[in-house]
Amino acid sequence: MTETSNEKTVREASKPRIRNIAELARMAGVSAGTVSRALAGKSLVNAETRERIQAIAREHGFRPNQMARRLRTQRTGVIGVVIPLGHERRQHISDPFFMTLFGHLADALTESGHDLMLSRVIPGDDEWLDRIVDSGMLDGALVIGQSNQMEAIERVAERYLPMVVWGSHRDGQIHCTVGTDNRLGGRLAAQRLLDQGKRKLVFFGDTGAPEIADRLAGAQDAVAACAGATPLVACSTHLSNEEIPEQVAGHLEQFAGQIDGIVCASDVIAMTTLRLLHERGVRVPHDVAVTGFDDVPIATQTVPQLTTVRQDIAGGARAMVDLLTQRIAGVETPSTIMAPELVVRESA
Amino acid sequence: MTETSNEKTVREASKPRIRNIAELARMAGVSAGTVSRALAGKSLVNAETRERIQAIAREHGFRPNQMARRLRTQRTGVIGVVIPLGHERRQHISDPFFMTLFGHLADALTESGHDLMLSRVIPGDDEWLDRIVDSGMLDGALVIGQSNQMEAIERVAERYLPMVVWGSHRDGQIHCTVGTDNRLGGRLAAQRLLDQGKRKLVFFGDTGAPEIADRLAGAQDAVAACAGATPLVACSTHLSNEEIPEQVAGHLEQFAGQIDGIVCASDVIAMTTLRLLHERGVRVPHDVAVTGFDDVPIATQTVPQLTTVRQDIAGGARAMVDLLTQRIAGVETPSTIMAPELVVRESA
DNA sequence: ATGCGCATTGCAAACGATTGTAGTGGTGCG
DNA sequence: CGCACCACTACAATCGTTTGCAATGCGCAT
Repeated sequence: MTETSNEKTVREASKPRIRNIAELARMAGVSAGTVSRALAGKSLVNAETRERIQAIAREHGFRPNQMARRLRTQRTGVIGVVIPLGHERRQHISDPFFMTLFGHLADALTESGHDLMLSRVIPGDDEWLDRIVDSGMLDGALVIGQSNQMEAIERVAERYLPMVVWGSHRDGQIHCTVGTDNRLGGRLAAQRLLDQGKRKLVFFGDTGAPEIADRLAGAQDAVAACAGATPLVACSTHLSNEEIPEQVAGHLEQFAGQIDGIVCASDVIAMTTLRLLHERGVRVPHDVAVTGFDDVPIATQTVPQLTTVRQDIAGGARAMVDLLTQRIAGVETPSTIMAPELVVRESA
Repeated sequence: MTETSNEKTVREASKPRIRNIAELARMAGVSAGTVSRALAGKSLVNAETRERIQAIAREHGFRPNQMARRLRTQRTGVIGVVIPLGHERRQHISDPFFMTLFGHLADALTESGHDLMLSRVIPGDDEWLDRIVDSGMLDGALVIGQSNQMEAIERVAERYLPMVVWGSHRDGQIHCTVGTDNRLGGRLAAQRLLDQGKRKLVFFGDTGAPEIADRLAGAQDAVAACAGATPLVACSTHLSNEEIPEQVAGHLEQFAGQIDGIVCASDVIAMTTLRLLHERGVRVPHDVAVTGFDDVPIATQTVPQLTTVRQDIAGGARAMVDLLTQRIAGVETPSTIMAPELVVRESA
């Protein structure tokens, strides 16, 4: 105890905290400008003085104030990652897809030397995104998911270049997106079920989000092209963890015995569907086959393992950061659409 | 097309972008100081002028530069959330527990008017945390998990008050933690298995992290206190999504037929264990019972549903933010240890 | 000896807000 | 009528860096 406080005292005495560059400059007997250059490792300053200054800084644990630096240089090195919670307040909090994408974004940004500032917003008015990009804190923004906020995003994109959005690309759209060809993905999923001889399909998902609507459309394409298949019915299923079970249960109740294939809009929905089917004694895929969407890590750990449509999340994250970097440099990049891939496992 | 560009031109002409407070001041015919006060909604400025200034700002979409504001006021409103990836490079990227905690932290911080800056760091040297807290960008730091970085955290805590860590509290420890009584939690899990008549238990988890080590110790306590129970064997199982399946598979191979209960250090490990047992035709919980830890949302969606030890993640997140707020205000808060709770479902 | 170039370093002006203090005009009261 | 007071606003210092430009000193060629 005594030892500890002695140690601390010594430490504090021998290394009084340096408050700013000017103080360090005085200690080193040079001017502030020189210190700044020395700490930045510039070659304009004598190697010997530079060493001396860096040594003092290191010894006292001094690091230049980032706020001042950023104010002066007019760049923050911070990228905002925005998660709009348009229709689902708690949707993304534990949604594996968004979190996986988020993790990869964090990786890619770290690698490119950026800091990541998270904004989870519930769009109240139509200015939520304006507030974020105009905060003067960000070099650029990455928006995860369009939710039902297409207009707000589009309006900001008209005047704010350094922004990239995960989601769907519509014709004539101004904002730059990275995303999967959801329509094709939906088609692949439904086609797999049809190929397995299933003819009475339903779709579980919330078509309020454009991505999901596309997946439904794709599934409908496939079903419509198949002679003998019952028209695809869409069952609204929200993406919140609390609501999925009851909603899916409701759908299963409603269609009990009348369906043999389910296209789920996400792996999470599919996972719950698998469990509820199991509890009802329905065999998967024999009685009812199930497909997911995303191919998140847990898709391999379900019982039975999930057949799903894979999105290249890591690749998408890298693409978003690449495009954003270009846009920060002033280049008006086009959207990127990635090809989905059917991953066949056990559930269909 | 033409229309669009016309619109844009008009827009830009009618609303030339205001660069700073001084410019707005000139437009309003007042001084910069008045504008600052008006925008801050202070009562010192005439209600009418304030209205006028705010109207101009709104019309031009002007928002004061945050960097300058923060430099001047010496507070950033930004809290750093730090995820040290000590032993597992990709551990947390999609780990449901960490992501759930992270989501709740984001909620709590947003609610208290803070921004959230994420740092995922792979501790290379012993200064990684110093760099973050000394960056001059943060009002405080929340560290998610101690990993194997106890010393680095402890050293920073000696001199940096506004930091709260999720993890274990050891006697004499300086840094403030919020966490669950992991030892008790481990005991609860093992006791449940013993109560169900299981006697040959193993533990799956990576005891390199203090939290996990505590869970193991608790489980051992329970087993040791039970006459007729085989001593608990710990099987190292890392927390990375890629490694879990093969490692668990290896353990199951090794102990095939010799065990009747598995204490898993996390729900994710448990989920994989359930699947692999299912694939081997082992009935859960009849042949082998399984417990998880955390009670993340997906624990209710496994087949069979997971019996697990619940941590109050949302409550923990709130506690972390509360404590941090106090520490920012200069109060030296003690650690908080939350009680775990056994949640009985189907797997044990 | 003078002047030139080079390597360093110092000086001071930004960056864009906040805020204590001083100054202005108008009003009320003695 | 004058003075104090009030409500409001302007002024200017300040936060801590970065960076263009000027200044210094030194060596070397003329």
